[in-house]
Amino acid sequence: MDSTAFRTTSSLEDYLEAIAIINGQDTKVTVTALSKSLKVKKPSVVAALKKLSCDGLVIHDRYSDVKLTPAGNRIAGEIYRRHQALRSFLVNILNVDPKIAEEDACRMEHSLSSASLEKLGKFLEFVLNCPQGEPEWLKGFNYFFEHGKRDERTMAKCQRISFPGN
Amino acid sequence: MDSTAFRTTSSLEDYLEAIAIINGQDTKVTVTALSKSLKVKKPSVVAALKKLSCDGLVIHDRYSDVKLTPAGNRIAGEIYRRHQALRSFLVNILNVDPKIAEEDACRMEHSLSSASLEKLGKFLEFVLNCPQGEPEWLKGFNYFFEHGKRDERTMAKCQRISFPGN
DNA sequence: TTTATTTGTTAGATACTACTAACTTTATTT
DNA sequence: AAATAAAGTTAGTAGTATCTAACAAATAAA
Repeated sequence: MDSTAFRTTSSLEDYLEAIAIINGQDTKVTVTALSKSLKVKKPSVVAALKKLSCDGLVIHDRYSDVKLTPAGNRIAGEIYRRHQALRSFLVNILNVDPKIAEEDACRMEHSLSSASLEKLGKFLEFVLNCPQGEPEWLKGFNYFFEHGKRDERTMAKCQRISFPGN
Repeated sequence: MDSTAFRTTSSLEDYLEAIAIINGQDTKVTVTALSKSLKVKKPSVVAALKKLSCDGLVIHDRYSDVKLTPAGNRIAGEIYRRHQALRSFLVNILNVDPKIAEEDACRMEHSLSSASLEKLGKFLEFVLNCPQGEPEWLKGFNYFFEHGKRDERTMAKCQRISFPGN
């Protein structure tokens, strides 16, 4: 059992992530900055910070700026990694429009389990850091999506390696 | 603009999906069945059905069983397709434990855009319906995940086809 | 330093979702 | 048909998350 398990909600996770991102830009994390970043009104930010503060995930004294605790930072990092992995998959593998991919990632980042994230991360590493560059099959997929049928040339090559080697 | 756009929530989408699934099993869609299926109490079901009924997504007369309207059925189908695509990706591509994949799909199904779903569906079709069976690279990924490094044999073959053909 | 502006906060309202407890209707037994 | 059980409903409560309006504190300008 994880001794530092906080049951955060999607909403609170969004706040933690936003705090980490703003902080990463060497900008002071203020209520106003969070309000703009998350497109919510300032009283909503204050209410969220109160909860996060009670849960020991942020430090926030009245009228001063916000800091993540180590626990809060850990959660924020996890959410951010989910976000990046999902966005990367959508953009770099599926070739989804970056704007849509970003929006989808923002919503899905709250739903991906650690187990799946780990696999997805490895998958992206395997495909995108391929020593031979963009794998042939990924080009084949883009052809397939564009033309609605498989590329004969790629298929022939695929076949060539699929059988003799086994 | 979509003339039949209902802003449903995750929760209401879950109800629509469950109705479609129960209906697909040729079982009467009752409050009790939905209550069991979604693991919520019956008053919650009644409240949800009232909203869906007001939005014209289900037909539900007091004390009788539930039916999807065409509009409701369309939304339910969309959610179900998202669910299946996500689950299939997690299980068949990433090799995530089926139980975890199912849970993740249940949550993520509310967050995937139509654009991404279309791409994901095509991707799965491309990979899983490959005429040559499970693609070599997918085996390569599983090796990579298990051993933490790429399979030399697969890489050599990959290299062989990546360059001469281009 | 007084004034004005920005920033942060509180209080109160609304919407969503689920719950329990109590009640009504329908279906099943006896 | 009366009694019992099951299914469905209503009313009222609670937690989450958001909003507006009004107010307080801190900062910047005059």
